[in-house]
Amino acid sequence: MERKQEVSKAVIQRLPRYYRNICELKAEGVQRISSRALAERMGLTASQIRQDFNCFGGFGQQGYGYNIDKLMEELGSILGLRSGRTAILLGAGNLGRALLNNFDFSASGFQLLCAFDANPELKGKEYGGYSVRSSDDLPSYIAAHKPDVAVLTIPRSNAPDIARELVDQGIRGLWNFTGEDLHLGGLGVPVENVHLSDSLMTLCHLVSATEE
Amino acid sequence: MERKQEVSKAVIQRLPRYYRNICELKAEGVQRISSRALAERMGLTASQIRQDFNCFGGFGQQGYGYNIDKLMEELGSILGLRSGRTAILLGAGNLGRALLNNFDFSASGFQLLCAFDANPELKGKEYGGYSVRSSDDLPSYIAAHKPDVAVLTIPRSNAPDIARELVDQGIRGLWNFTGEDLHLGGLGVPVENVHLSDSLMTLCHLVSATEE
DNA sequence: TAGATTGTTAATCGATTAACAATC
DNA sequence: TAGATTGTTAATCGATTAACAATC
Repeated sequence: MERKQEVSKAVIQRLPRYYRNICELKAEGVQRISSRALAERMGLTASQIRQDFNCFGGFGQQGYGYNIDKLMEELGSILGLRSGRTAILLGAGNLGRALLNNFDFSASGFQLLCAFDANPELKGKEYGGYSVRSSDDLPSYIAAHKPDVAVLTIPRSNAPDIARELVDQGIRGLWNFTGEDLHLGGLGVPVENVHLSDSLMTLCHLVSATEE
Repeated sequence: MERKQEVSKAVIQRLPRYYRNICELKAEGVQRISSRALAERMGLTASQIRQDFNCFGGFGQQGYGYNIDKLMEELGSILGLRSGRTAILLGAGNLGRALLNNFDFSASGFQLLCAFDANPELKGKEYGGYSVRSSDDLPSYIAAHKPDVAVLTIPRSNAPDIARELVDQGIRGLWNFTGEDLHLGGLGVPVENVHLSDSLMTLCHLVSATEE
C-alpha cells in the first residue's frame, strides 16, 4: 500500500464521496461495479475513477470491475476509518446537542467518548447516549484518555485560545464549527473548518444564476 | 457587470471565503487592502486574487489596492446576497432547531420565514424566533409566500419525494442536510448537498496522514 | 476463446503563477 | 514625480480525459 508519489488534494477530497457511494451500493445489495457504471452514478468519468483508485495501487480486476466489499475495505483503510480513533465534543449547546443526538460518528471513523460544557447545569446530562462533563475536568480527561480529535461547537470568540490549549494537551485534529478559521497545520494538527454559511452563500449565488 | 466568459467553478467556490474575510476585515476597522496582504491572510497568492476579482470586472485601483466597503458591496452583489431571497425550513428536529436557534440566515442572503414539521406536538412552537407550522399547510404556504429555497432537515428516506414536490410547487433551490445526494440541476434547481460526514472522514484521513 | 474492463501512458484541458506594462 | 499596486497577458503547472495494450 506504499504510495508512489504524493496523492493530490483533489483525489483526497473525492475519497469520502467514493466511500459513501460504495456503502450505498453495498446496502442495495450490489456486489461489483465497473468504473463506467460508478462514473454514471456519481457524475464523473470512468477514466477519472480509475486514475483516482490507481493512486493507491489499483484494486480492480480486468474484465470484471471492482468488488464492492474489497473497495469498501480499501477505501475505508485509506481514509483511516479502521484505525479506532476517538473524539470528544466541546460545547453542548444547540449545535453540539444536535450532533450528539443525530450524528453517526462511528461511520466517519471515530468513537465519540463524551462531551464537555462550561455550563454547570448541563453537567451529568446525557444526549444521544453521551454524557456531558464539566470543562474543569477537560485537561485531566484528555491526559487520561488521550482522544485523537476534538469537535469544537463552542462560541467563536473562545476558539483560538481553546484550540491552542487542546493542541498543547495532545489533541491531534480539530473538527471546527466555530466559524473562526483555524490553521494549525504548522503544528502538524489538521483542522476541518466547517462553514455552513459558505455553502448557503453558494446556493444563493446559484439561485441567482438561474435567473439570467 | 457583464461577464466576459463563464466564470469557473473554482472561482465561484472561493467567493464566500473572500466575502467572509472581507467582512472580518471591515469589522476590524480596515478600510483598504492590497491583493498581497489579502493573499497572506487567506493563504492564497496575490496573483490568484487579482485573477479572481477580474473575472467580474476588477474593482481595485492601481497604487492603492482594494477598498473594503466597495469589495464587500461587489462580492455581496455577485453572490446575490442583496436580492432579498426567502427561505423555509422543513423538519424541526435536532438539527433543524439548531439552525433555527443559532444560524444567521440573513448573513448568507436569506430571510428565513418559518419552519414546518409533521409532528403535531411542535405546531405553534417557536425556535430562534421562528414559528413551526404543520406540514399540512406547506403547499398553501408556498403558494402564498413563494419562498425561494427550502432547507431540508427532514429524515433521509423522505428526501427524494419531498424534493420533487417542492420543485413542483415552485421552490428554486435546496439546502440539503438529509444525507441523500439530490441532483435537480436538470430541472434548473440548484442543490447544496451538505455532507458533514465527508468533512469528518477527511479529518480522519488527515490525522492518519500525520503519523507517517 | 471472446468479451469486458482494468491499469497506465499520452494528449488535452483548465487553473494557477509569474511577469510587467498601465496607471493611480 | 516616484512608489505602489492593479489589470492582463504569457508561462507553468496540475488535473482530467482519451486511448489502448494488458489481462482477467
